[in-house]
Amino acid sequence: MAAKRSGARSKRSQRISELLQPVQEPHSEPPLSRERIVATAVELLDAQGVDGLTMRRLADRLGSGVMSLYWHVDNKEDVFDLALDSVLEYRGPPQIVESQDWRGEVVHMLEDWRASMLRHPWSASLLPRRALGPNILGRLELLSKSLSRAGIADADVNVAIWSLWNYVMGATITRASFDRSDDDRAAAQQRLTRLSERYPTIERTRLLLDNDWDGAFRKGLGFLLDGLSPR
Amino acid sequence: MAAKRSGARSKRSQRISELLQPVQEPHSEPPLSRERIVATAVELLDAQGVDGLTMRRLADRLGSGVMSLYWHVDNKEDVFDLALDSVLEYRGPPQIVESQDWRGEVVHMLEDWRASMLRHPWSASLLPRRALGPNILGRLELLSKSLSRAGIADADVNVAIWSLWNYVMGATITRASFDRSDDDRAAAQQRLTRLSERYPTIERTRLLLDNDWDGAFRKGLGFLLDGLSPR
DNA sequence: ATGTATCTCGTACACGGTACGAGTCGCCGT
DNA sequence: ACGGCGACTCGTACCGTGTACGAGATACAT
Repeated sequence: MAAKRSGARSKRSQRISELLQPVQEPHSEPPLSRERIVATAVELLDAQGVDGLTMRRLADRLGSGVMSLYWHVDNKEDVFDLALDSVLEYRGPPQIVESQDWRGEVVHMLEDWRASMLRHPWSASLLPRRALGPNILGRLELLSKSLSRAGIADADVNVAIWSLWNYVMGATITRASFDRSDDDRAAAQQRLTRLSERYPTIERTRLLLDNDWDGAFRKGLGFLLDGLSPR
Repeated sequence: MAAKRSGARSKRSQRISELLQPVQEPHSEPPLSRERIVATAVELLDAQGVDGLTMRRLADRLGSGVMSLYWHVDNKEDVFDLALDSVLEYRGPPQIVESQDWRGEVVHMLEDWRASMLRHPWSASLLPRRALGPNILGRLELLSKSLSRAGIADADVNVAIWSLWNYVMGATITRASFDRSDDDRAAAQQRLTRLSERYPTIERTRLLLDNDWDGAFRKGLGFLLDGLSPR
């Protein structure tokens, strides 16, 4: 009944054998490990998208049997969680940004967050459905500190975090899925022009955004921060 | 090579037979139709979530064979598109809101939008990945008019729409997925309290949001609109 | 009577996640 | 020296999925 490695993840004991003899066979793959699995999963996701990740493909790419994966990870969901968090590290703002400049801090972190997710377009739409990993929690914590330092009332800080989260997630999820569906750009183009007769605004908006998503994100974020700033 | 009903959807010709003889058998299901399929798909999605919708279950519930569905619908993706759009109708603001009150108009539409998606929690996370249906386009169109009437500069209207879209989508997707993962509330609770030692802000935020998501949404939206309003 | 269009559906296939249990290997206590 | 045990690998099998294919059924036009 109990799964082999359910809750407590017993990392294998550092593989002493490998430390002694450098390489067993010339072309043998390095042994499986949670880290290697996650890294390869990210590769696969980047290359093929969410649906491209299957346990079989993952095992192939790792040069192992499918079921071997299940000793290191609980199931496919687990792989998603780990891949997701591995992609969301944050190293903090550059030194250039001074600690007085709360707004610069916040903007830098959020733009970095968005950029990280856009580098791995599968990640954004996955994030809301999965458990919050340590890296996102760290970002939220940092956000909270900056906003408090900005002089925003304690009662409003939560709402502010929530608003910024919403904005970033919405923007990035939407942007990422636009990229993906542009595979069939011809069809999309045709569909849109057909629609723009009935919905005159859409075409205008699309054109503007198509050329400058980054600028639009930054500008909208600016408006939001304007609204959030203490008066 | 050409699919039976690829692009041009040839609606069947009103089933004359049924108009003549009211019911063929006492307990026979009404005939299949795109509308009935979509309505049943929505039922299924509401009851079982995204993964609960399978073509076989859908056919069962409709009392038909699986492959019969494929005459009315291109594929499963098509079903998602149709179900999604069918859930996003908007009837416009109530008469109480006067046409001068652009802000009231916008708030009403956006809150209605969010409410519609939360009534069907599968819908929010699906929306960004799917083609924009007529009902969402209609909402965006309306948004655009209200904002122009508000006196927002033309160049900024696009960014404003984009920002509001982002906010609503982010808020709703996140909220909807919280609901879903609360099935295992015990586990979530434990996980969060364990985390809140390292990330003190999180617990506070969660508590606030847990009790008053609607209020937080409204308040954050207020901040955003403050930032967007012409100065 | 003979098509022809509309609609239904049984069968079959390729592919997905993963349960089960038999293997291999190296270390440790005796 | 040996027996056992824990760490790890993996082949096979099962069931559930979307949907291609093509054989029917029905109604209507000619």
